[in-house]
Amino acid sequence: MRLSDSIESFIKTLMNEESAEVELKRNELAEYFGCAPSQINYVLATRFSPDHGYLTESRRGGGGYIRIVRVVQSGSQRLLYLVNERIGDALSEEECLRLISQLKEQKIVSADEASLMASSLSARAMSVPVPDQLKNALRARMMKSMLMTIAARNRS
Amino acid sequence: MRLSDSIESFIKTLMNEESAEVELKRNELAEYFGCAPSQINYVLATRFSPDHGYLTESRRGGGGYIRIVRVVQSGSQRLLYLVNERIGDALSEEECLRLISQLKEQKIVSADEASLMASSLSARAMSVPVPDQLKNALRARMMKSMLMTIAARNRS
DNA sequence: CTGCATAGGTCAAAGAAAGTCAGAGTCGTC
DNA sequence: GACGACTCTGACTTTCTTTGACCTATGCAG
Repeated sequence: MRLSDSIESFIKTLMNEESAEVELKRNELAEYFGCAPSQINYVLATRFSPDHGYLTESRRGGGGYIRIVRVVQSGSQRLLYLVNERIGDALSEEECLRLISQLKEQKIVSADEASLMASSLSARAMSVPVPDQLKNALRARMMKSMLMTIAARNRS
Repeated sequence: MRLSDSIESFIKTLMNEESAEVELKRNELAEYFGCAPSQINYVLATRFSPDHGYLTESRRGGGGYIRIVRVVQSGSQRLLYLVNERIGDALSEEECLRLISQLKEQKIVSADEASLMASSLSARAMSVPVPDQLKNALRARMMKSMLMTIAARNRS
């Protein structure tokens, strides 16, 4: 069995005891598995990425930690996951607006949230000197990031 | 648990018993927590800064003290201040997070909105090949754009 | 006024964790 | 056996915390 696989299932076991959330110490976990601490990062990157339906957050320094949150569920959230798949590497402002208004219509986000999202992606917000191509790449990433956050919250 | 966190919550407990103000002796507090007095300054700097919604004032010498005041501002005042004065041309992710979490604490935005904002500005969302300087310029514009949207809807 | 005791302020350096990345190792496939 | 994809490691970096040595301000006694 692959080390990464062991670490992956270990973490998932920790999580499956209710609560879609774990907090762990990178160094302790590495010690437990007798591997380099950076191995943990590898597992996080390859098995607990947003595309896999997880969000991670961490802190360095004394008392640091890594927190992993499971986001994707069965049911309607699957839809978001699909949307997540559908958004490619770039998204124009128009496409963003269309997506956002769909989300609003489906009552996945409130009207206030929709306008907040739209304003963060607007041309006005993005008026910095970078090529349009890059702006659209940025929009795609921002959308994905926000959708993941919404999915994380709707989990219940 | 981190020492700094303990000291932070200790101070906040002192304050939350009514009165948005607390006066303390640096040396006594340090003694109580068994740490270096300068540790108190560290806590003040990292958890009770103006960005966190606090002002501090102090006096040295005999009978010296440190006073911490929680700043109370109306939502629209706070938003205007942020857009017009606090946020300049650039804003790091850390600064964004700090401001957002303060808006949440002051109930100017909901927890859901706060996480939405944070995710749109996150490093993950911004992982496109542009210099950090530009990313921070973008963050500043995005923040302003979102704050204006919030300000607009709050007028009702 | 001078000097000492009392308090708080500053800053650099050490300590504690986590992050990054290039390169070495493994394994399956052709 | 060569290639490519996936794993794993270690050296180096970055961030956050804690401490200690030294500095500055205030009040009071003589």
